[in-house]
Amino acid sequence: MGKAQEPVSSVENAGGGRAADDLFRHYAEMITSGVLGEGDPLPPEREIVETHGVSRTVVREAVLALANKGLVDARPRFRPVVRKPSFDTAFETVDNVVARLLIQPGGVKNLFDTRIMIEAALVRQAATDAKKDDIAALKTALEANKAAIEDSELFYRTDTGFHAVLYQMPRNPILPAVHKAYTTWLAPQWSKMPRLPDRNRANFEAHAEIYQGILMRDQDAAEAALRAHLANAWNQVRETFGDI
Amino acid sequence: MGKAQEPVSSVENAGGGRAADDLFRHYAEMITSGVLGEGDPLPPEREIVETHGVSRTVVREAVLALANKGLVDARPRFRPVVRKPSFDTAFETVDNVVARLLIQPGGVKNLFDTRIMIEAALVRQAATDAKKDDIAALKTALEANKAAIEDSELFYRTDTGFHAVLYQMPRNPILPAVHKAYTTWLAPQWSKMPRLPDRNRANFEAHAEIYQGILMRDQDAAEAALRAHLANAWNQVRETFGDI
DNA sequence: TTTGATGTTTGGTCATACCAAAGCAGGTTT
DNA sequence: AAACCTGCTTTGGTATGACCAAACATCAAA
Repeated sequence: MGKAQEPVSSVENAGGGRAADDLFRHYAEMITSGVLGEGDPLPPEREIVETHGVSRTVVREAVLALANKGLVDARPRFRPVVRKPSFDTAFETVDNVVARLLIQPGGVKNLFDTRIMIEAALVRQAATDAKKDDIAALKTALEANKAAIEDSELFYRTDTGFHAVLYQMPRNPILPAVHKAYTTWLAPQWSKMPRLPDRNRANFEAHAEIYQGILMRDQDAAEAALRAHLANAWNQVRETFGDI
Repeated sequence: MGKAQEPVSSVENAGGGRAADDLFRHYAEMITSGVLGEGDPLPPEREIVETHGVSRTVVREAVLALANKGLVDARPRFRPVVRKPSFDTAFETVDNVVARLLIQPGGVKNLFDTRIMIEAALVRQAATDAKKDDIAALKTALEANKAAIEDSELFYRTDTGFHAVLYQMPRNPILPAVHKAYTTWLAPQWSKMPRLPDRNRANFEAHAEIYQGILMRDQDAAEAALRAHLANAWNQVRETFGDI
């Protein structure tokens, strides 16, 4: 074959985009439309080269893009497999950008404010909608939290666990993913803070108050307790890091 | 120089990862830490080849990854420039994954439910915190909405505009980005629905009710109006698309 | 000073080659 | 027959080298 440059690609090239982009869109479409389902492997790179009439460079860049966007899972020497879509992976793929946004002035505060807003909404909802099982799960988490007051490491995990229950209650898969994102992105601040049994005890008391509000079906009380709890947490952050 | 395979890279290779990944992390770190600021161009590919002792293949894959993750903006024949980080770009980069999640059963419903939760929280907050300017902005948006009742196309935009004001009021840059994400991802359903002046009028009335609740500093009324409004919107979606 | 021709830079693509590890097939040992 | 080597094949990762087209820089001509 000649040198190059004749647009041999069989993929849509109308957009005038780069060949790699077109190939990316081609497979992204195959995946989104379900032609390629979860767990299905992509064809070998050399096969795509033939079927699409492009160089391996282009194929690799396209596959790379699919992997970077979280559509496929590419491990060395294995065919890339279509990834199970989840909101968790969605948050993972933006980790780098978010990291940049958080180091900016007010970045962490902005994120934390949305957390307050969402958790306030969650506890209000819990106060009206919580089923018996939900209350039980919350109580279990609360008791685990209480038992961990002397062990700051364990307390941190049970603390997270208590809040996690709130995110699970609406049974909306988006919410636990949001919670995971919060804990991941706010961890740098949170984990570096001094943790003492006294602090733990105060936080446990706050959790208990939230639980009580939900148990009593008192939306306003539950929300107030939660806002006080998170506002206090933020103050602790500010004491440790100053204005960020 | 010999054939290949001696790990010449000056970037950290300790992780055992691929050279391209290491290079990606290298520049991602430079960007996140601010060594490379917004608008700064990356070195030419051929220069990176020399400074890091890797092939251009590797360099290209790394740069590709940076572009895919939204860290740099790469246009053909231009040096990639460090992109201004924003929550909007964060949402854009997950567009493909989210598209897959939304076509799944209950996907749109889950997303819409979170929207209800957030907007309910927003109007409650607005009812207590809204400043004079905020109220004015909301009123302006409401009047524009009213004036567009006969023009369904324009009504859709002013409708979105009214809700947008709610997201702007807390002055948290994350929230408008969230709103934009909602409108983008829910647009396929929303834009295909039959739009009639009668429907528009009903929606306007709902907006007016929300506005009134905020104006009267009545959290519960504002929230109730909003929930009724969005629940009604969802019913319209279901009438059009059935169970999705 | 403006305009134009020209060589240079730079990202995009192609082609080829080699490596290392994973998979596979067939034969050997126990 | 089951477990264990052994060597060939597959497949992604990397390295080179080359060429194109558009953007850019430079400098001579008008």
